[in-house]
Amino acid sequence: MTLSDVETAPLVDLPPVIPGKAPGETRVVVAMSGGVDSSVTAALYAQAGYDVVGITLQLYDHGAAVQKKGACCAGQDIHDARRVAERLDIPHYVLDYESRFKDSVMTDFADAYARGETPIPCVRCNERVKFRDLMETARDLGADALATGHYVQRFDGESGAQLHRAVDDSRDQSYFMFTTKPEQLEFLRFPLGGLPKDETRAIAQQLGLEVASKPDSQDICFVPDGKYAQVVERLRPEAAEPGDIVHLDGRVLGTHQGIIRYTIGQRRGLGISDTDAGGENAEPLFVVRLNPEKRQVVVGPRSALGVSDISLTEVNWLGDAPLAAAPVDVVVKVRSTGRLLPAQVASAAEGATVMLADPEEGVSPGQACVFYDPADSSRVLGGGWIRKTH
RNA sequence: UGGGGCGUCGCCAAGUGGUAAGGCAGCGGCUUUUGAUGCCGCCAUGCGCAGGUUCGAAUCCUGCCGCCCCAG
Repeated sequence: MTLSDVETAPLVDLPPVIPGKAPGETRVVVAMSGGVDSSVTAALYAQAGYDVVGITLQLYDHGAAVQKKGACCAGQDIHDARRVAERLDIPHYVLDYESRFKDSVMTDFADAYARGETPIPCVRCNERVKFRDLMETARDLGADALATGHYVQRFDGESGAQLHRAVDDSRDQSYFMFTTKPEQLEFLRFPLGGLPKDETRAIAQQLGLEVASKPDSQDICFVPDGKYAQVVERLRPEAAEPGDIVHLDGRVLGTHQGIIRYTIGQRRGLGISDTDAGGENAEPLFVVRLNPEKRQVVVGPRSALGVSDISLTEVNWLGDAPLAAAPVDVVVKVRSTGRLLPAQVASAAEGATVMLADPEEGVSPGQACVFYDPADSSRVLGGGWIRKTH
C-alpha cells in the first residue's frame, strides 16, 4: 500500500512551491526530525506530487543515560523519520551533523551561560545548522526549496519573501526564526503555518503515519532529561562553581551552586528568604542580574525587575525599508510565549536599541527580542539578541 | 547565683483558655515547542522541656533548660 492508495484528495491547500513550475519537476528537500510536524510536511508535498527528498540530521548522540529511561532519543527519532519516508516512498538521507551541531549550538549554549546569559539553542540551530548547512546541502541536491515543519508562514511580498506568524497563535514559532535572512527565506517553505491547532495530527492519522500520536517535543533537544546544567558544566566547568547570592542592597543572603542555574526573573530555586521586612511583609526575591566575574547571583524584589531599554546585537532586519537611527514603531516579543509589547526600535552602533512603552519583567541577556509590524502584527520584521537591559 | 524579657514549621510571624493565621523558603503539579514568570496543591496532632490547674492550655501555675537586656 502506498500513500496514493490511502488518500487521493489533497488534505491541505498547498501553494505552489515555485509558481508556474510543475510539482513533478520541483524538488523539495524536507528537514525531517522524526516528529509529527516534519513528517506531515513531507507527506503534504509527497501527496501533492512533488519530488520530495527527506533529510534527517543526526545532531547529537544521547548516551546510555537517556536510553535507559526509554525516552525518545536521537536514534529513535532518526528511525521514525526513516519509517515515515519509507511509507511516503521518498528518498531519505541521514546526515551526520554532530560535530557542527556541537560547535555551532552546544558550545554557544555553554558559553552563553558562562557569560551570565540565557541562551536559546533552538534559534542558533535554525540559524547555524538548518538554514545554513542543511540549506546548502539542499541546494547541492538541486532542490528548489527547503521545507520544514515550523509553525510560521511565508508570503511573497512586493519586496521579497515575508515571514509571518502562524495562524494558530498557540503554536506560533516565529520567535525562534528571527535570524532568518531574506535570501534564506526565499528558499524556505513552511506548509504548516496556516494550519489550526490539531490539524497536523489529524492529517498524520489520516495518512496512517505512526508518528501521529508521538508527543510534541519540548525542552532542549540535546538535554531531554532537563538537566542542562550538566551539559554546560562539562563544557564550561567554571560556570558551575559556587558563589554568593547578593541582594541589590549589598547584603549577602546565601550561596548558589553555579551561575548556570539561574536566569533573570527567576524566583524558584534560590533557597533564600528575605526576612528583613519581617512577618507578612517578606517579599519573594527574584534574580535581577548575574555577575559572572564575581560569580554572583544578584537578587531583589519584583519591583527591581522592570526593564524598558534593551540593547541588541546581531540584528536581523526583515522590514521593507532599512532600519535607521530614527526610532520606528514596532511591537516586540521578548519571549516566545508572551504578549506583543508596544515599542520602538532604532539602529545603533552595534545593533539596535529597543525602547519598550511599558516595562517588562524577566528580560534576560542571551534571549531574543523579535520585532513585529505594528500595523500587521502577524508579520515578523526581524529581531536581535539581547545583550544589555536597563 | 539580683531584676526584667523572650523561646510557635528551615526563616519571619499571628495567636493571652476553646481546640495552631499568614508571608518567605521548600516540595509536587498545571501552563509553556528556549530560560523564566504565573497559577493550583502540599507543608507544625503540635507551640523549649517536664509536671500541674481546667470539661478544655501555645495561651494560667510550678520547676528546669536556652537565649537576650538591665543592674550590681
